[in-house]
Formats: sequence, C-alpha cells, structure tokens
Amino acid sequence: MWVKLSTRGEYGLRAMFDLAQRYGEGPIPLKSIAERQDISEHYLEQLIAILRKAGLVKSVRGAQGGYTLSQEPHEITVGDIIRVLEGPIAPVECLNDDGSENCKHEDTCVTKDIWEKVRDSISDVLDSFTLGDMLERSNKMKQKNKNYMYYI
Amino acid sequence: MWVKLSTRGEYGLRAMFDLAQRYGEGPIPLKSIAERQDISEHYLEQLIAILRKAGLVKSVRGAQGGYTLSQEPHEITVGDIIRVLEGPIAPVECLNDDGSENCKHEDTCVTKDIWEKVRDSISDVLDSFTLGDMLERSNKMKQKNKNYMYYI
DNA sequence: TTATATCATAGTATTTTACTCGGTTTTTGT
DNA sequence: ACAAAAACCGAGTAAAATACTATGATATAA
Repeated sequence: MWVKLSTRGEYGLRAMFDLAQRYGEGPIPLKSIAERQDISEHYLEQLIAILRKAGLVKSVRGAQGGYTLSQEPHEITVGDIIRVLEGPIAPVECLNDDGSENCKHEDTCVTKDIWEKVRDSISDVLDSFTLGDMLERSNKMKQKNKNYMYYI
Repeated sequence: MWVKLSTRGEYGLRAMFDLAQRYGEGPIPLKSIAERQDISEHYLEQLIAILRKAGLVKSVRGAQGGYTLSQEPHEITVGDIIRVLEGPIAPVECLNDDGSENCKHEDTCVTKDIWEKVRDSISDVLDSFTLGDMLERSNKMKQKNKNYMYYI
C-alpha cells in the first residue's frame, strides 16, 4: 500500500495526544505514556527523540522528569507531527528537496504536477487539525459515552 | 516515507501512458513497451496482468498479439490505475473494507475522520487526471520543445 | 547515594518490495 | 505441419525498510 502510516507516525501521534491530555501537569514520564498507550518504552524513546529534536516536545532529565509539549495543543498540527516522524510527503523522488537533482527532465515531465497536487492536498488536510481539535473531539465523546472511552 | 509510490504504480502508469500514446494502432506487444520504458519484461508482465484482471487493458494472445487500452484514454483516470496497482488508499488499517472489523472503538476514535479526509483528497486529485489529459500535456511539450522529449 | 528518568547507539527479526527463473499455452505466417 | 511470436502462470530470491530489542551512559530529585 503506497499510502500507509507506519507505527512511527501512529505511536508518535498517540504519544503527543497523551501529552496534550496532560498539558499543564508538568513533565510526564515516558514510561507512563508507554504503559497507557501500550507501546514498547524503548521504541517510543526513539520516536520522542525525533520529536524533541524537532522542537515539538521539551524534556526534563532526572527523577521526576519527563516530557511536555513545547507549545499549546492548539498550536501543534497533526501535519507537524507526521511530517517529522514519517519524513516529507513526497509520492515520487523528485519532490524531495534533493531529489530534483536526479531528474534531468523535470521541465518535460507529464506527471510532476499530479504528484505535487497530491502532496499539497495531504499537507492541507493534516495541517487543518491540531492536537487541540483532537482534545475537543475527545471531550465530546466523553460526554456522549458515559463509559468514558476515547481512542486514537 | 508513508506516501511513496512503488515501482508497481510508477511502471504501471508509464505502461498505460505508452498504450495511450499508441491507442488505435492495434495490439502493442509488451516487449516493445518494456524496451521503450526500460522496464524488465517479466516484471511488467506481472503488473499488466493486474491491469488486465481489473479490466483496464485487453490482451490478444499469439503472434501479432499484445495489449490495448480497454477504454479511450480520456475515460481512464490516474486514480483507476494507481488504485488497482497499489491497492486501496488507506492511511490506517481501519479504512480498509475488512479492516473495520479489527477496530472495536471506531465510534469513539478521535482520528478516523482525519484519515478519511486524507484518503478522499488523494482520491479526488488522482481521479481528476486522465490518460487523455496526460497526452494533451505531452503534445504541448512536444510543440514547445522541438527536441521532442516527453517524460513521465 | 539511590532511584528515577532521559539520552544514545548498535544489533536483529520480520515484512515488503522488486524483481528473476523456468516454464506452458495460444495464435499467426510459411 | 511447424516455427516463431506472443500472452500467461507460479515459485523462488535478493535487497531494502520496518519495527522493534539490548545494553548501556548520563542527569537529577529526594
């Protein structure tokens, strides 16, 4: 399947949503996120390292340490998270920053603008949703379903 | 990369464009397509088998046989081709026909509608281009660039 | 000083991709 | 009838990507 979120994107988004639900509560240890989301802690470490280097989360080392979102939930889009974890959205090689060098016949390519439109439409959708939107959605779910389940 | 056309989609689209350029000339042998497009003949056989089973091309067996588009170029969209070769566009498992069975908490899922919008926007873009559009585009290129190169 | 954390890197099993290989069957032209 | 040209078919395989595991070092609060 050519459009398929890997576990990097899925787990990373779930971890970020977990942090969004606890925004303002101080640093959240990774262990607790991994347990709640049922993800291998070691693997999640690697993913959150990517998010940290991209500036989406801040870390506090040592005991009582953990992670927090570096901006408010409504300031972080799903696109920010997915692009960082899954890499740039490029259906074909030549849409990458470096990739255009490899392609000598850009100017006469019949399909390039198709892939550009695909890329842009995906980006637009993902950037139209923030973690804040997801929280709101989740809260509405909670009100409706008293059994208190919200999933991602 | 989570949005990445595989060679199946790329080669298949190139083969279909090759057939579109020769539409009306009778059956085109696969060997000639493979040579022009510089694709392994055996591999392309497997891809065109998928296109044939999906009804996008017709085959004529025996000597002087080959393949033809089963509809006019402007009736076949890029989406038709890509969906057949790369499988259904489903960023997450639960958007597949069978996949929803696996997911118990569809009703309370915070992200499902994001992935549905992603899927639909990709589909819309791909369905807005036909092989006929690509031929027109290619012909304009030919007029501008006298050196007669058109690529895909 | 100890427990709790983050941080870092190397290794590995599984899955997917991108083919290759070795044929059989069908049809046309001589 | 026969040879050549072509579609059709299924199994096997090398390389790459994915999804982890393993083993530690470093930092900080209590």
